[in-house]
Amino acid sequence: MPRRKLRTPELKQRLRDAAVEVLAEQGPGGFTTRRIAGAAETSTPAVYELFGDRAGLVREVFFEGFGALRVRLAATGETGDPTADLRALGSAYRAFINANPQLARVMFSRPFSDFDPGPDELGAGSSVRELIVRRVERCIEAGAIEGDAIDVAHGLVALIQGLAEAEISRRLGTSRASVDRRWDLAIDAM
Amino acid sequence: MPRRKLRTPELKQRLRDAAVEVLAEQGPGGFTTRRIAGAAETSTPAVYELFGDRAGLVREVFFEGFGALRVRLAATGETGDPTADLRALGSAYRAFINANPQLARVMFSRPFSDFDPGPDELGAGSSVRELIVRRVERCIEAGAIEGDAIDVAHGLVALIQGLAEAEISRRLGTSRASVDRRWDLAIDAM
DNA sequence: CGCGTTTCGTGACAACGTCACGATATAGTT
DNA sequence: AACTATATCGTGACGTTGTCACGAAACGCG
Repeated sequence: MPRRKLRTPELKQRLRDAAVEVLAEQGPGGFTTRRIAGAAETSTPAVYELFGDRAGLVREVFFEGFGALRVRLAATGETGDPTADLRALGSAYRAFINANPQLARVMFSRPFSDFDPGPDELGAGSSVRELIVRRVERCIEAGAIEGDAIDVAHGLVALIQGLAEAEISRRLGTSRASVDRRWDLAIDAM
Repeated sequence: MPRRKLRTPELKQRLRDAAVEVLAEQGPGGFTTRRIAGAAETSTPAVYELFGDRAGLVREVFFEGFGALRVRLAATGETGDPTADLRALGSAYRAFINANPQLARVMFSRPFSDFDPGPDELGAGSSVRELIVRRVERCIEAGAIEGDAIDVAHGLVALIQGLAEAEISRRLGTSRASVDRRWDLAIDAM
């Protein structure tokens, strides 16, 4: 007897997509429930039924981002040269952050004061790091690196993260050449 | 003939201090013009006369933060051991970020969608980096490090930045011991 | 005591997150 | 075919934010 339900998982996905799109185009400032609901051709209460509150929507974008990053990193296959593979991972990481700067901000900074990733959300990041740990392990086995793989991966991720953040903020240099050089130098040093 | 002016540089400083305090205590979410004006015992229009808009106030906090950081770093004097001095700089940097996490977020992330540090604001960061560059140069002269001092400093700052960001987000590990170990390992590797 | 000028803060406006509640659509019943 | 019952929808409201126009207030001088 009721009317047909419109707030389905499909609408939820449409809202997710709209949220990612609005974020990429307008930045965190344009990330409003009204605008996103409008972009998905629905009303704001639908957002609240499907995601709880705005932070819930940000949370989904957060996970969406880590999913995409994991896919990109996994796409850099493994060759016979573990060191080159590890370096390729770093390049892919850098490329992802530069291609999706706003998304990266949601993942690694906290542009929204209401969404604060807690212990549950950290799992999203560690799934990505596991991928890196595996590549580091291969380098250790090949004798190219020494130390604990997890510790090394942490350091490497932190370095990449810091470099990427600096690059986005145009803090790493003005010319493309010097930015590239600093990336290479830092990664090599590590 | 007019009434006495209250919106003086003194009030401006009081607002700056109030802003820093409110930020530290309530985070970016509590950083509202009303609250800050109230904490400085004035009205919101005073904020707009003295700072233009909220972003202007954030901007001041941003500079305040870099000033404080520079003071802390300079406080670690130079001894006869350039390498130890450089390491001390890293420790001080880390300590500052941990002691003022919200302030650090304003300086290095972008928790406020309205304030986006442009070319002018980058000078604040480079004054801090110059201090680091000098220490790196001393290490190079002592033969402990090789390469271009500015490039090395950039890499070092990026690494420290990434580690600090990860530590604040509790991404670097759960126990104090492993966080410390990862800091030391990463810095040593560099 | 009043006047002119400068300065102040109250109150308004638009936009935001959020949700109560009346409007709407549908299947079954008569 | 009309009606009812009910699950579902979106309009409109509330409190809060950044921002600023404009009337109220304070002061030195006549």
